[in-house]
Amino acid sequence: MYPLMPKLFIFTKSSCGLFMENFTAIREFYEKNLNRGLTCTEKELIQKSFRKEVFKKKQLVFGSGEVNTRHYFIGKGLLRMYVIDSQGKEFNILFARENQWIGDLATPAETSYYLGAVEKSVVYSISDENMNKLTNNFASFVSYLKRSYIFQQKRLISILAKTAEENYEELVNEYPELINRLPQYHISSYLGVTPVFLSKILSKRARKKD
Amino acid sequence: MYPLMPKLFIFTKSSCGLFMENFTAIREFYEKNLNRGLTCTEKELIQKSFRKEVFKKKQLVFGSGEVNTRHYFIGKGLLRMYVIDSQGKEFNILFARENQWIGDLATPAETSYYLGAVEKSVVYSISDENMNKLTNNFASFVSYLKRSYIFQQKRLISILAKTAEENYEELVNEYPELINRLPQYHISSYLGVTPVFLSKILSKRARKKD
DNA sequence: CTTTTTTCTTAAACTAGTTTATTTTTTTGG
DNA sequence: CCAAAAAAATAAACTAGTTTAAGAAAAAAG
Repeated sequence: MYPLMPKLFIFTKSSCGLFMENFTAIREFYEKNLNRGLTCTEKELIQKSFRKEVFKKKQLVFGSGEVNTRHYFIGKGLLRMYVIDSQGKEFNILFARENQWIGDLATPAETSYYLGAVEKSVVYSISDENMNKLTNNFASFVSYLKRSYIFQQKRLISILAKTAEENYEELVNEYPELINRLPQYHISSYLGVTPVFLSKILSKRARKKD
Repeated sequence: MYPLMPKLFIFTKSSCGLFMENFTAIREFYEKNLNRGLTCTEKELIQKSFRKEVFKKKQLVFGSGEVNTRHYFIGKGLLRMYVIDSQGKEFNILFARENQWIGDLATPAETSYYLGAVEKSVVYSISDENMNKLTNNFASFVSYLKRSYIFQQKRLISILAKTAEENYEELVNEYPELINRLPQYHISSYLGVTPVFLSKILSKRARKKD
């Protein structure tokens, strides 16, 4: 006797009259967030959009430089999102485990993150395009939130991975006019250092420019 | 001759046949994000929901402990969101200026943030309830994004304001099982310190427990 | 169950950033 | 324009965290 389907997939008859892969966890995530049951159309969309994938321990899901990375809903296991700085040092930005999402919200832009499995993991992945279809109605505020999140994450990475001096240079380059609008002690607090140390950085900087 | 309206407000006749305060910047924000013009209903909703407020330099908009803080769209000026640690030290979490939003996305829960004006600022504020009405269709993914954002922000605050030792204790208390599932070098990278220093922290911790 | 590889610990010399205190410069309000 | 207050600079002694390197312990693989 031949198996009709690969063992990996468990098929159940849905109330919508279609056979579907066992995406229970994902359906529950959406139902919980929407605070209502899903329509047949929505269930179908989930079925069509998600792809089940298995990653073994230490396996890379995606790496810096890739475009169009996917979003991952974790069925089982533990993943980490991290960056690697110029000296090859890794900094973990986020861990995610069962029933949590992970991925680069900035996709489909070129990602600067690495996503890797800490343990052997079973995930359900979806393209950003399909993710948007599933949340099509929510476009306006979502895009604002995404930008806020991405901004905050970049800031966290800077604090983790860079010296105060580097972070100051970055701030000057990206937001030159903010420097003049903010008293120095607000900037130092933003950089996570004391006003005294920022002053040191600045006098060093001034000396360099001669 | 008496002025009919306080100088502060500029009223214009809208295409919807109602007089409204000059919320141009906000309308433009929504139109840009929605990528379409606003309906009369939406314009009316904006008119009803937003409140114009002026804060002078260094004035506090809201403080830690308040519930039901509002969201602020900045017409003119510069605000900062910050926390104050147990030693009274301030840490800036976010700056926002013209045409940007700022506020505690965790509202209406009790906030742990302070929001203050760096410069004299003109803002348009909206309650979280009305904010949700305006983005009612976007509820599902929004709530996920909000949680992600709040999580990330807490993490940033911890890194800025606390020592690695304190951050480790926090991690143990909040996510005890993660500690066993993660190799120590991933934890150290998450905390922003070297594996060597985490090991030091742990041996000190072990000695203490005797 | 033994070998190999990975992870953790310890030590010692070093650097980034802090603390406290004093002085100088800049900004603000009358 | 002047006095007072706020912000920035400087110095010096200190602490949190890094680096490099070597050995010990634990985990994975045959």
